[in-house]
Amino acid sequence: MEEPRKRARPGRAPAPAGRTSRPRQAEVARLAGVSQATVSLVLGARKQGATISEETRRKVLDAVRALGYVPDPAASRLAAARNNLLGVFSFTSTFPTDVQHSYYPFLVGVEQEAAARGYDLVLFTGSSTGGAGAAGPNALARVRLADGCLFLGRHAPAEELRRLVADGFPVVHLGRRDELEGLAWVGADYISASQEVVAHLAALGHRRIVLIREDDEAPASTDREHGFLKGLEEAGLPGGPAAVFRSADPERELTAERLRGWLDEGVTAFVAEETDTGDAWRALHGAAHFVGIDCPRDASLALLGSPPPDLAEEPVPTGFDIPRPQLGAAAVRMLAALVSGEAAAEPLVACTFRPGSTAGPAPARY
Amino acid sequence: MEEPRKRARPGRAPAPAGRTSRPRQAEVARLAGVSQATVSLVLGARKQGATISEETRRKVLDAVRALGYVPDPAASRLAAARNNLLGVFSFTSTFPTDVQHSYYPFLVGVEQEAAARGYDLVLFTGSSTGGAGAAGPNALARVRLADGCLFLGRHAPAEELRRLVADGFPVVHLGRRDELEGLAWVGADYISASQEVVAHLAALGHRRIVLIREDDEAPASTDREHGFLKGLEEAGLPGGPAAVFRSADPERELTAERLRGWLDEGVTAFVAEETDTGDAWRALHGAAHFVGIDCPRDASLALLGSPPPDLAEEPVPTGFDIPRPQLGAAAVRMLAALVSGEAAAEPLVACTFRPGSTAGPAPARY
DNA sequence: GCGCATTACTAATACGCATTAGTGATCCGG
DNA sequence: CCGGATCACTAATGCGTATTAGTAATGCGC
Repeated sequence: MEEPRKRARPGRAPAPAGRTSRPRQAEVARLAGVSQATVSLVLGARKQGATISEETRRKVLDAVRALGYVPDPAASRLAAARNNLLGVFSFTSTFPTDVQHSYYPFLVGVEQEAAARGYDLVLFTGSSTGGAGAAGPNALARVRLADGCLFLGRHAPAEELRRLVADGFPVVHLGRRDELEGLAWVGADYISASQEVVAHLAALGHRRIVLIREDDEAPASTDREHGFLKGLEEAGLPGGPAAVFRSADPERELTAERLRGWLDEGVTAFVAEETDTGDAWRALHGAAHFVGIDCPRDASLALLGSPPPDLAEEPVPTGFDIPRPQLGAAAVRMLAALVSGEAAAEPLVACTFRPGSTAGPAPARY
Repeated sequence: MEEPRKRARPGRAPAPAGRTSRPRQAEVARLAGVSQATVSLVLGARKQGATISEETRRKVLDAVRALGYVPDPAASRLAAARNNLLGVFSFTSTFPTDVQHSYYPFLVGVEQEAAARGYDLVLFTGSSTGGAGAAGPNALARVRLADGCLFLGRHAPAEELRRLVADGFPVVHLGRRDELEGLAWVGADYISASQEVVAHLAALGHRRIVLIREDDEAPASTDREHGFLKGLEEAGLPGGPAAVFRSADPERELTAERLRGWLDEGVTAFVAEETDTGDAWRALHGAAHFVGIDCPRDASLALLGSPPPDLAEEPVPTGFDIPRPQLGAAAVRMLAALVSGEAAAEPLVACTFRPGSTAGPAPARY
C-alpha cells in the first residue's frame, strides 16, 4: 500500500500566538456550536433560500455579541459580496489647512446620508506622496476595497476613472462631468437657479440685464449662462450675445467706462457668475462702487452662487446658494443606488434662492 | 481499487462569461510564461529573500502593462492580513454643522500623517456607527474592521474601550486618559508649557504670580497647575495653595475686590487656565478690565492655552497654543506603531509659546 | 410504511494574492 | 566529480467569508 507522499505544507507562517486577534466567524461558530457556514448564513440574512431556526439564530447572534465579532471587510469583498463601506476619494487633501477649498460642507451631508443608510465611510486621500498609498499610476485602485466610491473635485485622473467605470465599479462624481461616458455624477442645478434669479430681476421691472462671466468652459459656467439666457427669454427680454460679457480677466476689462456705457444703454441689472476665485463678482462689485452706483437704487446686482469669503459680509448679494450638504447627501444616494443595483437617483440638486440686498426695483425710466 | 468518491463541487457559481473581467495575476502569469507566484514576487518587491532574474522581471512587467493588470486590494489585504485602514471614532458627529466644536484641526494632522504612512481612514460616528450595527451596547465593535482605531473626545464608553484594549485591538485616545489601564493616548504637554509661561513671567521680573483655575479634576487642569507650581519653584518664587485660586464659578467669585486684594499684596501677574468654556480667562479678563488695570503696564496676564473664540481678537493673550494638527499626527504615529507592533511612540506633544501682548515687565516696586 | 417535500444544517469549495517549502539547475571548491 | 551552496522559480498552501450541493431528520399524504 503506497502511502501518499506526505508533502510538507507551504503557505503562511502560523500567526504569532502572542495576542488574541479579532474573532473570526470560525470562533463564533465554535462558541455557538454550529458550523462557520451557519454563522455566515445567519449574519448574511439574504432573502434567499436557507432557513435558520430561531434557536440557532439566537445562539449565533449571542456568540457574535459575546466575542464582539465584526466581519473583515477585505474578506467580505473578496468573497464577492459587499462590506458596507463607501469610499470618498479626494485627490487633494480632504481637510486642507487652507479652508478655502475644503470639502467639509459636502462631507457633512455625505456622512449623514451614509450613516442613515448603514454605510461607513473610507477616506482615500490621493494627494499622499510617499508611503504605501503612494500616487502611482493606479493610486485609484485601492478604492476597490469599498463597495463604491465618491470622487470629489475634478482632479481625479480621467484614465483611471474610466477604468473603474468600465469594470462596473460603482463610482459617483461630485460635480457634473459629462465628458466621461457612463460616469455617474450629481451636481447643482445651475440652470434653474440662474433662471430664477433672472426671473426675480425681471419681476422687479428690469428690462435690460447683462451677465458678466469669466472665460471658462466648465459646465458650471456654461450652465449658468444657459439658465441666464433662458430666464431672459422666458421674461421676453433681449438676449443674444449682447447680454453676455465674457472676459478672461474681468477685473481689468470690466472698466468704469464700459459700465457707464451699459447704464446709458438702459441696462439696469448686472449678474455675475460665481467661480473659484470670485473674480467676476469682485470686478462687478468694484466697478459699480467706483462709478458711484447706489445699489440697489440706481442699479441691481446679482450673483449666481455664493460670494467669495472676503466679500461675504454685507451687502449680501442677491443670488442663490449651492446646498452643499444636500449635494453630498444626493451623491451618497446615487452611489448607494448604484451599489445595490437600483435605478439611478436624481442627479440634480436644486439651489436655494438668496434674496440678498443688492437687487431692488428697476429705477424709473425717464 | 476503491475510487475515492467523487464529491460534487459546491462553491460559487461560475462567473458570467459575458464580459471579460479585469485580469488577475494568473492571466499575467500565463502571458509571461511563468507561475502566478512569480508574478506576485515580482510585483511585491519585498526586500526579503526571493531573487528574480532580470529577464523574468521584464517579461512579467511587460505582461502587466499589456493587460493593464491592477491588483485587487481586497485580495491583497486579505492575504497580507492587514487592511491598511485606521478607524477614527468620535462619539459626536465627526462633521458637526457647528464648526466651533469640531475636530477639524486634529483631522488635518490625522489625515496627513495617515496618508503619509499609507493608511486610509474609516470614519465612525457614535451616533450612527454604520446602520448595520446600530448603536447597541457594543456600538464600538464595528471599529474592529480597521487595523486600529483613534478615539476623539472623552465620550467613548469606558467599558467598551476597556474591552477593545483587553482584546489587544490597537487603540489610541486623543487626549490624556490614565484611568483606563493600558489605554494608549497622546496629549499636549501642559506641564512643560505652563512651566514655560511662568518662567517667562518670572524673567520679566514678576515675583508673585497667581493661577486662576476652575474646579475640575481633568488631567488637562491638574497638569497645568502642576506645571505652574513647578515653574514657580524653578524660579524660586512662592508657591503653595496661596498661589492658586480655585473656583467652580470664576465669573462670580473672581470679584474686583479680590483682585485688588492680590494687587495690594504685591501680586503682579495672573495666569488663567484654558477650559472648554474659557470661563477662567473670561473672568480674569473681565475683572482686570473692571478694576481698571492697564495691562501689561500695571499687571501681566497670561492664559494657559488658547482664548475662546469670542475673545480671540486683541489683545492676544500671552500663553501657549496647542498644536492640534501635530497632536492628530502624533496620534496616528502612535496608532501605526501599535498596529505594526513597533515600540510605542512619544505620547506628549509640545505646545508652542505664544508671546502675545498681555505680559510685560513687572511694575517697579515702590 | 413508503415515497416525496420540506427543514435545518454542514462540507466543500472559490475569491485573488502572499508566502514559504521544495525542486531542478548551475556553480564552486577541493 | 562529488557534496554543498546558491539561484530562479514553482507548487501548495492560507487569509476570512459567501455560496451551493449535499444530507440527515422530520413531516405528510395515501
